[in-house]
Amino acid sequence: MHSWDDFRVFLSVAETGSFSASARELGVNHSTISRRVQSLEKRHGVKLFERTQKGYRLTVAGQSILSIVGQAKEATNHASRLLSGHDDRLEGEIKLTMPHEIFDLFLAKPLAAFSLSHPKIQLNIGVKPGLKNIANREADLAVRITPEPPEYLIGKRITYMQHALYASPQVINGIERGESVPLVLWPNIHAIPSWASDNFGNAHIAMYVDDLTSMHKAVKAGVGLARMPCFYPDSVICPEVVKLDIPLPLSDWGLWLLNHVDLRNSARIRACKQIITEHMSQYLPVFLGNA
Amino acid sequence: MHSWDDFRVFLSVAETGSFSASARELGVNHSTISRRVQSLEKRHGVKLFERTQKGYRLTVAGQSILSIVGQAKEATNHASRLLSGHDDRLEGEIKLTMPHEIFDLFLAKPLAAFSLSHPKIQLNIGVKPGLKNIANREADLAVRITPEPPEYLIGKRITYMQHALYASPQVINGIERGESVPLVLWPNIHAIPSWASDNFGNAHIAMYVDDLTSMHKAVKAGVGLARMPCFYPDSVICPEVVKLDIPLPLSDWGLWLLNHVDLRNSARIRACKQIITEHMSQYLPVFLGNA
DNA sequence: AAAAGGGTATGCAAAATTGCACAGCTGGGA
DNA sequence: TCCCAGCTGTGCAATTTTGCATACCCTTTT
Repeated sequence: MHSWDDFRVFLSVAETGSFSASARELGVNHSTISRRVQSLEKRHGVKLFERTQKGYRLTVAGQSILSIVGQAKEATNHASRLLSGHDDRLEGEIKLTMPHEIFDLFLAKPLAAFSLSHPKIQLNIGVKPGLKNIANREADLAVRITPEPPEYLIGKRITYMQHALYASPQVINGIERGESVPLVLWPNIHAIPSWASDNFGNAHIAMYVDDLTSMHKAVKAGVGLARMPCFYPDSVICPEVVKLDIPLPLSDWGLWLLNHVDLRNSARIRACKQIITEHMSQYLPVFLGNA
Repeated sequence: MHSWDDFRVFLSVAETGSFSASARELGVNHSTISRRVQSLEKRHGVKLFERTQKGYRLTVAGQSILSIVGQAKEATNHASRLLSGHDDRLEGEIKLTMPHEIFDLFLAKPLAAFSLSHPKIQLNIGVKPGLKNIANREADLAVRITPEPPEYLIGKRITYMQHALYASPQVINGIERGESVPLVLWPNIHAIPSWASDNFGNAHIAMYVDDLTSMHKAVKAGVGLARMPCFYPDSVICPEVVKLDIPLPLSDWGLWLLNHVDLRNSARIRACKQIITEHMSQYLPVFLGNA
């Protein structure tokens, strides 16, 4: 009776590249994976993986079914989402993902209260970068900072986001003395951005940072000037990070609350969405830079 | 770890209409089915089936995933066939289906010999009417009497088939005396066929039969005249069934040996195909009416 | 009206699957 | 070179799943 699940194991091994990693992904012991693959191979009289120096590699037979089994995974994921979308109990797990700044500043408290008032709901919050795949149900609900969400997700823009320029008093002094402006940027921006060249005669890139909190810390430490969404520096009281009085155009990026279409009717997810919407709406001025 | 297989159980119940029938289809006890469905329902917080007077009926949630899970079934079936197609062992099961006349007259002996010489191959022969679904692997190999096989099957036409008219001596006497010709036909033929109206002035339908052996028995019993493929009456020595000396055009129906494309490289199936081809080729004159 | 034949749910024992512990292997780094 | 970390395969014990037996329900038939 394991015929479909054996394919699931196969796919997991193929995707992760090792029995052990697959075992972690599926939440079972690695010996189970080993035996399931053996059984699948034995039943069909075919080797699926070849052992190489680094993990496993697919044989021809394995390759021939990889995409097919991927379709099966799509289908079962879809079915699973559809079923969960009909769940009208305030029970079960909710997987949330959001930038950790949003959680720390705005949602930690209300979500704690939500958790207390719904003891049968288990919140599972992921704030690590690597985007959760909502289609795979790695997350049920996502708060994201993005210009436009992917079209298979539904949800709403909680607010647009105002950006501003921030620097430490020392850096501002330097700028006023006409020194070249040291910039703190997000990675992979290789040219001087227009918000810098339009407002300053001279600027150079001092540092790249890939995290908002760390960018704030860098500015606070005096590394240089950065363009940040207002909500973070304006919420974290900190005399070393000063907002410059240079208005920037409103960004088309926004704060979105997203979930998969299939899950829209799930009671627990609607409840959680409402809490998030409710509490975030208090902070609209912060996001629009009017705090 | 039962997530994919639970969907398999769901689909089987939905298709068969009852837990018990599903249990028979999947080869497990019905209590297993009951518990699997319960677990799927509980895990997603949704009822999938509603009890009615006759078996189960799908709920809205159940309907919403039915076709999706069907896609998963397609995919896993496909994968399973592809894997079996790579099997180069002369071991395992071969599911054969063919009209019982073909088995009884021509293939019982050679297949028995094949079975003896390959003790690790288990032959599973289905001669019951209801067509086996090769896509679902209800059959690996099929001998069929058909004008043109479905395009997802590969195989070859072993031979065309000559038909002729047969009747008992008494019926022939009656015809010669100018009596109306009693016809024995396949079901759902409501008009007098041209092979009758072209050759006889007067004919009427005496009986419908849906099986070749039974049609032969009916002719033997003197019910009337029938058009049959020559191979059967010409192989079964029987003085009460006489072939009329009226030539009919060669039918475009033929005897086909078919299998699914995905299985074309399976060693055991190739071996079995060869035996069948080899032995059937001895009987070409019988099929062409020249015995 | 009762019995028979079809279905499902559940306690309990049997069987199958799983996890654990250990052994053996390989590659990378001190 | 040796050690360490991480991986896989396997015997054995523990857990989970299954089958069996039974109870029960409903419909149809006698």
